[in-house]
Amino acid sequence: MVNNVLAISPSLEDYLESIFVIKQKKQTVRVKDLARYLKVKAPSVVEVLRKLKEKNLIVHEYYGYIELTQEGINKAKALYEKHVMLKKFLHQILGIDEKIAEQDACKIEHYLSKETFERVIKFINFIETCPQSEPEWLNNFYYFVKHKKRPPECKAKFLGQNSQNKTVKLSNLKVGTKARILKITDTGILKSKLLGLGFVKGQILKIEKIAPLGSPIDVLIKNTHISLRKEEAEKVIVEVL
Amino acid sequence: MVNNVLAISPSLEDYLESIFVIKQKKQTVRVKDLARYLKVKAPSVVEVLRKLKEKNLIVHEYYGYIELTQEGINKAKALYEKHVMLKKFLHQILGIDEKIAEQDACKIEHYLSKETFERVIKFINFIETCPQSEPEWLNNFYYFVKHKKRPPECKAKFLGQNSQNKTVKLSNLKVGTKARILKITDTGILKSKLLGLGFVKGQILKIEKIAPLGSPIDVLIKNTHISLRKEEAEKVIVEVL
DNA sequence: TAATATAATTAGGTTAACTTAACTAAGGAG
DNA sequence: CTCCTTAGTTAAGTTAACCTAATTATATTA
Repeated sequence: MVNNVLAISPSLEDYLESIFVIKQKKQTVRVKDLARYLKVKAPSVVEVLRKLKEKNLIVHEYYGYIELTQEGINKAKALYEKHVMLKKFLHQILGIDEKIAEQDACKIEHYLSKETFERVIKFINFIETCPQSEPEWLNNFYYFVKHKKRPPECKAKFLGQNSQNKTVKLSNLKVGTKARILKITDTGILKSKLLGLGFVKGQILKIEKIAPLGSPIDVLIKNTHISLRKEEAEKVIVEVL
Repeated sequence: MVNNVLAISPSLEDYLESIFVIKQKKQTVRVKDLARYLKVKAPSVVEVLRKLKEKNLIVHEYYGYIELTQEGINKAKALYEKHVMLKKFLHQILGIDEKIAEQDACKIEHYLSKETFERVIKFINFIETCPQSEPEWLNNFYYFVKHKKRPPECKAKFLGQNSQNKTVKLSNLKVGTKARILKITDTGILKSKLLGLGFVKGQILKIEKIAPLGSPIDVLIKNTHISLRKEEAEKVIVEVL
């Protein structure tokens, strides 16, 4: 991947975003505003402004106001959006104190990949479109954070529902099936190899692919594809879900 | 807060962590190993080693192996743990591609506050101690990511369960009560003010405190405390949960 | 054991992001 | 209109984190 010519450093990103934010609050932006906002001295601001001007992100006349170009607005908006969303995720979902969420968002916005950022947005979206508005599990999480244990009603479910499903060897499942690991019928190296791969009791898995001759079997565990030989899959007893 | 004397820069953190990781793989660590691992040139490594030596984090004799001091081990372990956990969160929970999760974790580990990091750990822990192993909502999230909509069974619940609860004014709730917003019985400025504060239909809230005279009322919405006057709270119709 | 290859170091340079100190421009107040 | 304050700029310096080129130490092998 050719590195984006338009990419700017974290520091320049901060300046650009700050110009955008200040402008929303008080219409005009000056060197001193930026200096105060970013807690730096005026000459640092001036130097950065020269760089941003070179990159056609701002317009700034001698001793005058600072204005964003269209390109600058686009970039700044994107950065600000990133900032807002990350803060939202940290504060409103993970429940981090607002000030700290603000600080953290301010830092990591410069380093998160597009993929992760988009996934975070999806996560926020997933929660906000929840029919119950605030999903039960999230409240359970807050309870968990506060009391260091799950709420009592959160434990009960499991026991009742696990004996009505079929118990089979992992090797007998069809593609697409989800199952929960019950047991590994092997001691020794094979068992510890499987444990190392994440095949622990209670773990949910899904059969992704099975090669023509029934081996290897591609198993999805915790978002990771693992390839098992048939001999190995036979040692894993699962409950079909 | 006096800035921690023991704090080191992100770059130094990277070097320290890398020494730890390389040492686990091949017992001995040399300048060239670090240079290759971090994709920098040898003189850069040498310079950093001098700094780490000054801070008593490593021992390094002329042309010899690099060893961590006890202090260095502690620090490096903490950093590595942070790295591993963040990657786990991104990859195994948010479902980000492993390589990208690795890169992102590598960057943001230097910038996340202690609070947020600990909360992320709690989140992982919350999911891993779930009795169903892989909670249903998380699978719903993966479905949501893949198909851009919630799974069909995820919509049904809500409609059935919402009419059996009491419908009252927010101002009539007791401290500690949770409720879902049904309606705001006001148009005009007050309504838009409330909407701006997050009082939207479907939103869950909790009464945190009520002042002696019944006003103001401290309401918790999305982890944020909002103070409402009684007149305002009377305009909000909620369903008690 | 001397020759040679490889690894580590030193010396000196670059760039980004800051600083202080000194200077200049612009906008009132008297 | 001049003086003065405040804001902005320029010049020159610092530090961290990299680099290249040259030098020195260690290891390998003929």
